[in-house]
Amino acid sequence: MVNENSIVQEKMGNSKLYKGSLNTIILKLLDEEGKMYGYEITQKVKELSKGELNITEGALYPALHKLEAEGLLDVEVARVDNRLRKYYKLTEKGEKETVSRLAELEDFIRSMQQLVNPKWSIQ
Amino acid sequence: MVNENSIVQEKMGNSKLYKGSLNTIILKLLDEEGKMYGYEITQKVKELSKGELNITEGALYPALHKLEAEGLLDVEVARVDNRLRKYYKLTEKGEKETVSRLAELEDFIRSMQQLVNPKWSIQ
DNA sequence: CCCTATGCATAAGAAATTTATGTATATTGG
DNA sequence: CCAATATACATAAATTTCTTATGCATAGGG
Repeated sequence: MVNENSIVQEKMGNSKLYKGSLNTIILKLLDEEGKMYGYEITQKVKELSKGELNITEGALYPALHKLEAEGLLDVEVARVDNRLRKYYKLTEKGEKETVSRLAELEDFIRSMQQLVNPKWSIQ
Repeated sequence: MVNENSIVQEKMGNSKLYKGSLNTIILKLLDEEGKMYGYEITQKVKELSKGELNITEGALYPALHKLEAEGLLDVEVARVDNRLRKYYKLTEKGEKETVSRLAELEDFIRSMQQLVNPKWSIQ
């Protein structure tokens, strides 16, 4: 069907998630929260980033499945209000991986700081 | 053929360039240096990042061509020691774009900082 | 009832990069 | 002199990661 509004797009405050950062975000959130389900992660990211980062489901669910397949996450299915939830939590391997991913992110940011030489710096 | 060394891989200090950051790096370096040629960029990035970031030629050259096609870069061919060099520099449009790309990078890093809540913070 | 929110999932396509080549000249060590 | 390495460009195929577009299902509000 045709768009009936003249307001074609309201694609607000968009992500610009640098590719590769999603896994690190997932791992770190699970590290903090203990366990979370997919939808909860999307909401938490939106909230913490003040709407700046928007994780799409098409990116999130495959990422979760992959992390699980790699043995970094465990799943536990629950039914709440007759709706399905899949709670994910870090395995031991996942906890170790989280540490190294965060270190990698920090290295990346430090490197970018060297290259891009901005007004800000990491303390 | 079979690998004759027991030293299978020496894939050192690897890139882990978060996808999407390459263009910003190129633009910022050109902004600082005035003009650079491709090979020079790879060496400069390696040097500034202390070997952390390794720009591959397969990524760099297409990126340069695309930035040129978008009108962000100008090229100037030179011959030095009988070898070809293509010097790139920012157009006016490229200079403006550089500013917004850097702002975007800063936003990203701030968002990651909110999410990943590390020991370090941006000042 | 219909729309939004909650909650999962997958498929097709796009974008950015890696890996693998290819060409050519210059320099250095043995 | 020759082989390996460095300099300097380029492109194609494959891969990774993400967006966009769907699809299914339940709950709640107006």
